[in-house]
Amino acid sequence: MLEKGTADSIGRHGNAAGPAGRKRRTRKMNEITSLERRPEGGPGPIRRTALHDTLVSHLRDMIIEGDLAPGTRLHEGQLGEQLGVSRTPLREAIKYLASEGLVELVPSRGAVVKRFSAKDVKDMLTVLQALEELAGKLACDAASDTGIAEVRALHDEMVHRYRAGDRMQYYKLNQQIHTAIVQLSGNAALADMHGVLQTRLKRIRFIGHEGPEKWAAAVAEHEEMIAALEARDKAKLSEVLGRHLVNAWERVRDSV
Amino acid sequence: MLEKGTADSIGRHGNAAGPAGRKRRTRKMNEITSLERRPEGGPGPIRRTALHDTLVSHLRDMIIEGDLAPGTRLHEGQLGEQLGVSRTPLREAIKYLASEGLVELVPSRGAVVKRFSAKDVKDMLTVLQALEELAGKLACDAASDTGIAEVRALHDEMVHRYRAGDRMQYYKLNQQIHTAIVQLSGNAALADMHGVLQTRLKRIRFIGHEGPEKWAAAVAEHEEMIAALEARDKAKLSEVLGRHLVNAWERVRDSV
DNA sequence: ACAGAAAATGCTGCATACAGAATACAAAAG
DNA sequence: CTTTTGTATTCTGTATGCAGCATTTTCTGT
Repeated sequence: MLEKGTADSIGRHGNAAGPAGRKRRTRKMNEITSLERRPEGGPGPIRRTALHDTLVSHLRDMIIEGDLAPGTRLHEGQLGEQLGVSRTPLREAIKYLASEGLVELVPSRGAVVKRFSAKDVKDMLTVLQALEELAGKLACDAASDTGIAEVRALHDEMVHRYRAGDRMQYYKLNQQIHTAIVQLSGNAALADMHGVLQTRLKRIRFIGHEGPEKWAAAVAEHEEMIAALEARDKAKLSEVLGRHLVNAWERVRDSV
Repeated sequence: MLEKGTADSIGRHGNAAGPAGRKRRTRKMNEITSLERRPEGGPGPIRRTALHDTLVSHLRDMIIEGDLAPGTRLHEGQLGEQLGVSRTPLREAIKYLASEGLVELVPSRGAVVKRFSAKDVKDMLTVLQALEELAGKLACDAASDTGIAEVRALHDEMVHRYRAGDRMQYYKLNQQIHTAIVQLSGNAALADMHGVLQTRLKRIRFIGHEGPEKWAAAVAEHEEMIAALEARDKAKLSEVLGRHLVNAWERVRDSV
């Protein structure tokens, strides 16, 4: 990007002509203020993330973290300027998020951040419960020992954060563990559906800060979970995951 | 706009002069060949469907019905011309479908229709099974009598089509019934997830034409389903729905 | 002073223009 | 004849321009 703008301005557009000339683009071009095109973290060919992906996850984060509150209208011009991109890719990202269920498209008046009622949340948790119960059963059969060990590692780390009282890291590891267990099932469709719901719920969980007792209970449930997984005890794991989510509702119900 | 193109061509691009000049736009503008902006069928204010929605469902259909085979690259220019829309809304629709999982975005080279392996299909059916079992349980509690009656009506109609040997209508009613039962559960998130999977599987089912015996078996299962629903027998309905999908795999496994 | 109409404003929706990446093609070297 | 490298073409990615719809503001008549 860097010099592109310059190169651009040099030899182009006999057009010109623009009476008074078109105001020279003060544009920040691909400045992508806070948007990094991160250089791939995992295996595979080093390929820069496309702007689309970057925008999508950035907007997602803004919604989850409350920068864009439910009901907020996504103003294309303003938001685009703020992020340093033009309306076109921004609109594409918004459409993507709409399909994901995070925003709602209103004809002739753009997109608004979707607002979830308490019932919506409860319903999502109900489905999430069914999915995780299934994942638990499948994972006990399909998971590799190393896969299980990795989840155990995440769990230990999480407990560590819990003892340290680091809510944010705890929260993130918590999500990672659930996601990891679903991954262990080896069922891509299941992982997809789980991911969508997990994302929609992230905002809620992000807010809901349960008290010490409830928090402790959640950690205890996680202990059971890991134990059941290591024992490859289908019934037990499924049961604990289910119970965990029933309790999750208790923990967040006041937040919504 | 009409003449804008002309105005455009006049004073621009010393550039080039493109020898032979750019071929004059034969564009059909908003002709929207086969794409109707239909004037709303149901209740509520008469509001024309946005082009976005139209494009999305049109593309979906093209994929489901095989006009766009798995692995096919979605050529923006060509496809846009074919449909009579410019690339911008088309790209937005494609992004939407990508989020829905019907197409895959490949950086710098556009979108291709996603190809599902046999395992993918089996995995999807596994999840679908879990979701429908849940839906069955919920529906027995939540459904209204009229709601159940409507499903019964669909079912009777379907049996009618079955006897007439009308596969296409049978297929459509079949899908509608499953969707309707999920709706009866009153759980929007569940309906969402179910819808996504149902859509992804539509292409497969569209192809899979089982023989007479299997077809008969499927109808028999539907009979059981409706009976269980009318009796509001949670366990039974859930069980039948689950069995129905296990068998569904048998019916389509050779098609994938 | 107030209701309603008309004009003005702002924003979305769609189209088009431009630049860079990927691929296909062709010529040259081995 | 095969491989390689340079070049042309094609297509995607992004920006910009234009028109219509929504909404708000300002007039005008009672």
